[in-house]
Amino acid sequence: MSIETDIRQSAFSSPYHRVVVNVLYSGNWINHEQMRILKPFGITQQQYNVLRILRGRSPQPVKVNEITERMLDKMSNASRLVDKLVVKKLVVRTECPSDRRAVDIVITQKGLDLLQRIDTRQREWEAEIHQHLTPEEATVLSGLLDRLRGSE
Amino acid sequence: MSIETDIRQSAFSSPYHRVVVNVLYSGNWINHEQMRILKPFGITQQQYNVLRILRGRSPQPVKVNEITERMLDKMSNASRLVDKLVVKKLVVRTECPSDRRAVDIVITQKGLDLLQRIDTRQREWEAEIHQHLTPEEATVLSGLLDRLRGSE
DNA sequence: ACAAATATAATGTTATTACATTTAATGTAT
DNA sequence: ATACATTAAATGTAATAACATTATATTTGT
Repeated sequence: MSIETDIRQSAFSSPYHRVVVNVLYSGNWINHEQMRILKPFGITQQQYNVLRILRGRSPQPVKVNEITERMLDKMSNASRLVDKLVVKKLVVRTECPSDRRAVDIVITQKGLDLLQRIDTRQREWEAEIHQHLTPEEATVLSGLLDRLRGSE
Repeated sequence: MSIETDIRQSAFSSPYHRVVVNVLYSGNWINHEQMRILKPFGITQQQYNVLRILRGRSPQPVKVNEITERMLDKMSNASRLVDKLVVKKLVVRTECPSDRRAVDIVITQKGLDLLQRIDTRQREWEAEIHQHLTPEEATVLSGLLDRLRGSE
């Protein structure tokens, strides 16, 4: 369905208005798809995002404030997200030896295993997108999104 | 900043992975921009979205379930959003005469006035996007987003 | 006509978000 | 050295979102 059909809007005032609504709508769409995929694994998108950041550095630790900086949604409370992950034993939290204010977070083997299982499912979902867009189109789309936001 | 710089990710595993993250990130970006714009006017994005739907039909009423169907985020609780708008006297709620289950919502003059003031501010913000994308690029971007979601 | 199914909106509940404040540690200037 | 500013993380909070349930009205099948 085109965006017009989805939200039953017959027309937009300009291509700019249409694209702004479409980016919002498409972001929500991916959000919901991701929630649907992650739900059976018992973690939220934000928690998943944190785990991926930690895996990228594993087995090195990442500090809470660096997690915040790298989150898609910077407003998320990384401290409380880490709480949830610690309870699930997907990460461990240790005081940083060189700076006692800071806290080092490391993903556990259990966390890595979980991510690997999710990866499989994610790739299946991504494969559906392959049927809709060529790699070149995906690249063009990313580039236009960067430009929309004022990237160079 | 490109998406890589923004979230400090040096590389993505594929153009598809990159575009999925980028749509999420760009959706969040617009969300925050919209919040920033709407905050001085004392309404949230979801409330703004409801008001716009109501204006599109004004002075005809719109039923609560039709509002839900046309929201960008279908999970929002239209009933409670309308509550907030009623308190602010931006809409009125009247029982539908032909179906006593349903409720007719109409935007008030105060609501229309508020939207008009917001429109001015929105156009200023949209004008910044004009500097980043041509109308043709905006159209291509919208079309690619529709295709990403599997639209025809 | 009447019971069951469906439709519509409102409400209850729990978790999360957005934002402000607090606590504690480190850095810096005098 | 010591006061002041800054940084890092945690915590408090009010509002909102996600989802389930309820209450009431209408439609449908027999």
